[in-house]
Order: sequence, then structure tokens, then C-alpha cells
Amino acid sequence: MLCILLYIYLMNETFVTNWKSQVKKGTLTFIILNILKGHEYYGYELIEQIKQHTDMDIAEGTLYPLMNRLKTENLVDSKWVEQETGIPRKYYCLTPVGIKTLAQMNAYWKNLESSIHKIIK
Amino acid sequence: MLCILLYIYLMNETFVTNWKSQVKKGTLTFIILNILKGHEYYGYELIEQIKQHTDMDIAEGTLYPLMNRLKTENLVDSKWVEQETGIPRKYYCLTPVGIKTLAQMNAYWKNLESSIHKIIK
DNA sequence: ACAAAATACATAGCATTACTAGGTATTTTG
DNA sequence: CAAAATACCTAGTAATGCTATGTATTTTGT
Repeated sequence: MLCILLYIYLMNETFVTNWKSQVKKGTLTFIILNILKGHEYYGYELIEQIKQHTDMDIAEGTLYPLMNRLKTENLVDSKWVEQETGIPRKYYCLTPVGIKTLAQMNAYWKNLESSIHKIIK
Repeated sequence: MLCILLYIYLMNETFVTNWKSQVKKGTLTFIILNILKGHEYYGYELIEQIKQHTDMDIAEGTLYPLMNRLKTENLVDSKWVEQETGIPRKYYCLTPVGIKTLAQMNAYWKNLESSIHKIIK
């Protein structure tokens, strides 16, 4: 009985979970840039947005280093905004380079999508 | 003039290239399993198939370790086939676990795809 | 009133995985 | 007969999401 449960666990979780993590690596930047298109968000809010839109749970330890990288690459810019109460928030927005790169990513994504559609069918 | 060329190079290649590499990490296993569905291929042939279907150039140093990993994870099986002439080929096929996992991946992919569509629009 | 949870930022080290660079061997092509 | 294509492989590197941890404030539950 224990073996069966272990089997089911392994079949349904382990491998697919790893794969999902890899998909995140490929699409997270893309998703974040798309969410930031036409709207500024702060870090914590971005995590919620990603969860809402894609059902992906992003750890804070994933997001903040990622946003720093995107800033270094000049794809996003950030600014601190003081709150009337509570901790100040760091808001992110797309740079012109970010907008341009996002357009290229969207084109690449559409291409990939149609390729995969042909393979799946 | 040199600065302008450098600028164009940086804008169009550097960042996007990295991103594409990340997308591969997320989708390559998925693509390979789909290609292997209902058809056996050997390694070198798989690289060509991927190139044809998705326009992705996969290095040999990427594929062979990947296929070994998929075999360790019991998603694919392999067998050596002697050729009348030339080097023997190692053919890969899906295992029952691989077929099951692929179905889950396809479902996950469709979900992700529709999520991203909503964000992009 | 006080503990717990949520909000909000951040970093260090780990695990995974595609890539670069190198190796071996055979067959075909110019 | 050299070069390219075919066909396999490995070692080490780079990139990046995750785990665990830390700090600080505000809100919520009892």
C-alpha cells in the first residue's frame, strides 16, 4: 500500500514539478515584463499579480534578485515611494529598452507557440 | 558610428539571446518528448527534428546529457541499433511514465499559454 | 494587550540545466 | 586525401529559480 502511494507521488509530482520550475525560468521574465507593460507595480504586488494571472507561486527570494537583474540589464527602472503608513515601496516600470525587448519576446513566444502546436497535434 | 553599431548589437542580441536560452531550458524536454511520441529517433536525428520543427539549434553537448537524464528519470528508454555501415545509433522511445508525464506537460502548457495570452492582450 | 499573520524589502548558498569546448570514430564529399 | 558530415560522449561553466534566513512594520485574531 505504501509502495502504491509512493508510486503515485513520484508519478504525479516529482518530475513534473522540476519541469514546471524550468518553465518558470524561461517565462518569468517574459511574464513580469508583460505585467509591467502600461502599469507600475511594487515587488510584493508583482508576486500577487503573477499568482493571479498564471497561478505561479513565485518566492520573494526569486523575485527580488530577478528585479535587480532586470534593472542592471536596463529593462526596468525603479523608484522608492514613501507610504503614509508602513514600509516604503519600490515601484518598477519598463524602460524604453524593456518595451523594445518585450516586443521581441512576444514575437519569439508566438513563434514558439505555433511550433509547439504543430508538434503536439 | 561604432557606438551606434554597438548599441544596436546590444539592443537586439544580448538580452534576448539569454532569454531564449532560458526558454529552451523550460521547453526542451517538453519538445523532445512530444517529438518522440509515436516515433523513435536517435540523438543526432533528434537535433535535426528540433531544428526543423522549432528553429532551435540544440548543441550535441546539450542533447546527450539531457537524454541520459530523461533515461535516469525513466521518461525515455534507449537501445543501440547496429547499422550495415557506420557507427551504431542509439534510438530513444517514450516509456509509459514518459507518456503519462507528457500528457501532464501538455495540460500544463495549454494552461500557461492561455494565461500568457490574457496578459499579452 | 499580545501573539500570529500578512506586508515589504533583501541576501547567501544550492540545485538544475543549457552551453562551450573538447574528445573519439566512421563515412561521404570535393 | 583533406574536409565535412554523421554519430556518440564528457567536463566544466554560466544562468537563474528556490530554500532559508534576516529585518521591520502593520493588521488580525483571541
